[in-house]
Amino acid sequence: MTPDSDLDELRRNCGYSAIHDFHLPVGLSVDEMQTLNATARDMLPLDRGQTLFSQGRKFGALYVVRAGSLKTYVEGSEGDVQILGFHLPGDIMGIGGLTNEHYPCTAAALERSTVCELRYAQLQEVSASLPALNHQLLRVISGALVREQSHLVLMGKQQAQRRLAFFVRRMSDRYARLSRDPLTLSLPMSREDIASYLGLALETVSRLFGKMESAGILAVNRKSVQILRRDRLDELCGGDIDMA
Amino acid sequence: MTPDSDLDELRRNCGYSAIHDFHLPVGLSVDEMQTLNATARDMLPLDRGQTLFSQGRKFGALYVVRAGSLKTYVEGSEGDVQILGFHLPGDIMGIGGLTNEHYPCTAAALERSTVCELRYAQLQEVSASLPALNHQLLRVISGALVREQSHLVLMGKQQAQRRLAFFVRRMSDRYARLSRDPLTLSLPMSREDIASYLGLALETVSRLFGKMESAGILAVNRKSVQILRRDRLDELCGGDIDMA
DNA sequence: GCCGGGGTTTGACCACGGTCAAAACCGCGC
DNA sequence: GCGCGGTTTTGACCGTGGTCAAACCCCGGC
Repeated sequence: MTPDSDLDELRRNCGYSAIHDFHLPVGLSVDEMQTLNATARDMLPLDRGQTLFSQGRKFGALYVVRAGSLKTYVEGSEGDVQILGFHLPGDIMGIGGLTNEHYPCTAAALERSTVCELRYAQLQEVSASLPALNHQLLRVISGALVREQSHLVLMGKQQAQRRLAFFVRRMSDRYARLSRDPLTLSLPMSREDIASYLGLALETVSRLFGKMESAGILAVNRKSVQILRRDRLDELCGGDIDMA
Repeated sequence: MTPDSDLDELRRNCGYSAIHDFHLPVGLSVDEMQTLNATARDMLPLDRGQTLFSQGRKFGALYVVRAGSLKTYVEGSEGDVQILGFHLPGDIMGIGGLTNEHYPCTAAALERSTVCELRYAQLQEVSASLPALNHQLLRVISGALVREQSHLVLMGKQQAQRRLAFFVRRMSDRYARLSRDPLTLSLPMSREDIASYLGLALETVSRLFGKMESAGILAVNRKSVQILRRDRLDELCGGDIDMA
């Protein structure tokens, strides 16, 4: 087996994906990668609406999105829902469960999706012998924290319109990093999900999409959103609060 | 030197404080503690208003509050400020800087305070030989993330009054964990800070304090807040969203 | 094709909380 | 003590965005 075929093998592999999909950009040798792969497990695809883990359940593993997309949310005692985030390929999920051994939120698929599972017990063993991995894990979690804070700024005192503009822009940026066309978004979540995520009413989201469409900034058709004037979108976002 | 005197020495020491003040509750031997202490450095007290680190500056260390209190915030390009959090003794600060080598926010003292510094480079060395420490670090950061998300739920679609009630209750709980009287709060931050933290106008915060006072729930006098009816405070918070 | 239902859009109305302004309060220095 | 400046409180008004409700649209099933 040549080193090249080793690499090919890794590329098809979930552990490699977890590391490589730009969220754990760490210099590990092929050997180390193979060790890590032992901890990763591909999972069956999830259908739309299926949950990956749910609020309160015992923590056991982290998950990396491989294809499709998911949402995470918490449910209040009166059935009220707050969307915490949307997760695209390469995103890591379940980090919140580390603290107290229980997942603090639920993760559900927005469309048919596949994820891979990194059992934490195994991850811990492996990382004991891979100091670089440990550092990268810290960096990833810290990054999630910073993104959360940045979202908090948005929810603080920003106008509804600006919130939506930021949302679209951030999705566009994430598309870019996935080498997808950053001007042609397909948003698999409902208006209600978007509204909850942004702290707005779903009608407001709908109205604002309409407004941005008549302004010639977007072309909106249900789940599909085209960005026609990126410059004017940036204007709407205004002086950036964005640090993530 | 007896083991006891070792422990006493540690107790006076900053590294010990960092670990022990209930945020890194890890089973480390006395030896290991001493190793860790080498990385911790006490710092000069900060005066009210002084900054510990500021947004955009190069990341170098984590900090643990020893006495007093601080706030963290981000500043937008137009001078608008968003408070991210308030930090009491035992709290760890600067985690956000791990991701991209720069602090994403500013930390400033709300009153005369002391902190200790954990230089990250040294912390990394030490943790390479202390796997338990590594795990605890992850747990601490994960905890910060969960708290951030919980705050996000509050900012999502909760009534102004409920936000303030939650704020007071959470402060009370933190007091309890510090073995302070949880019914007698002294809030060193300004109304404006509280308002920004909760996504409200400072007038609204003032009005709501007044309202809760006439309702007989609180006794408010500038920075000092007495909780008279904890039960009714909990009522205001309603079905708990709180998971942190 | 037709019907049914969930998601989405649009409209009319209204309330919560924001904004602007002034007064009151408090601490602090002289 | 007195007066000043910053913070907090209180008041009056108003606007953004939430709520309620109806129409609409698109997709799937029969």
